[in-house]
Amino acid sequence: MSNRQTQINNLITLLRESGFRITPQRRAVMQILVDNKEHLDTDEIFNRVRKEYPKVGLATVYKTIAMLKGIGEITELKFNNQNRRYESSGSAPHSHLVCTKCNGIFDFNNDALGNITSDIMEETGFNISNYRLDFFGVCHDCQSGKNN
Amino acid sequence: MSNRQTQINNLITLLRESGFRITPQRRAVMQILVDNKEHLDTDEIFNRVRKEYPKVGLATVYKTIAMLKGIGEITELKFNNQNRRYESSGSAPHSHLVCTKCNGIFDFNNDALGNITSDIMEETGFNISNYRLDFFGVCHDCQSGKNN
DNA sequence: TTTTCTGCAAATGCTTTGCATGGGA
DNA sequence: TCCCATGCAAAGCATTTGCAGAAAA
Repeated sequence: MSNRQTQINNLITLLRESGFRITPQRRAVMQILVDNKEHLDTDEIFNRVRKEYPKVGLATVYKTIAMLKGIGEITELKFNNQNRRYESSGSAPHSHLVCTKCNGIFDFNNDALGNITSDIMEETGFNISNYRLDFFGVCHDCQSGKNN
Repeated sequence: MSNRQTQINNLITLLRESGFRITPQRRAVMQILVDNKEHLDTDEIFNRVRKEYPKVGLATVYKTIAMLKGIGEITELKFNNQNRRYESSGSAPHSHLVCTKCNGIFDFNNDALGNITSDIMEETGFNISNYRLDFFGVCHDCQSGKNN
């Protein structure tokens, strides 16, 4: 079974266990979030679900996103002047490279913060459970003028 | 002259040079942002300005914030389900410790990301100009139940 | 005097809510 | 069958905009 299928099945099991019902709309939203690593925003998710279910309501998409966020299966990202974006929480710890010209968002896998985190916990008494690290700058394509 | 006064005067000079006029409302907003290291949100800024100028309009506060953001003098912060907060950009590079119980935000000075940043630039071709690092967890007081 | 800024109110845009109908289990 | 979920429309809320009068320069 493909990894993609496994992820969806795990999600469905989790939803059932949490007392949520499995509907085609919810399946579609989950499928889209698992398949796409592009940090989609609500509108993009809505439009993709609508291709499959033209009658779906925007509110349903919002409610599904809220549910997935509530059980911790997706993470919400908000960058300046952009709509909220979502990524599935399952992926490895990573930071984001945000291009201030084209608004592109690129993942960068790194584990360099492990030591820093424990240092800060010791120093401050703060009990850190996760972090978010975003770098802002200009991506390679925008530097070379490809996106103009 | 106090550092506080110096900061304000520098800001005023910068505003004049940029072709902006100096009004009492703008002075008040700048004063509040310079004096407070607490990451105030728009409503808190508005209420504090109103103590001094009861007739000030919310739109004026928004416009002043937009202007200061535009010239890079303040940085906008947005955390989950909270309104936008602002801090003056002049302060040293630091990360934020965000308490998920009391919503408190604490600054933590660190420069540990310098090397990581240049590594990423080399590796990805991304030209990084700044970053944002937030840690989420439970602060000391909330762990010990002080805030319950 | 000229031009920008202010303050009010209206508009905007994303998100949430209420509720009657539909559909999982 | 029993509830929960859906989809529509209305409401909510932070933020932005338009504009006439006020105030910097």
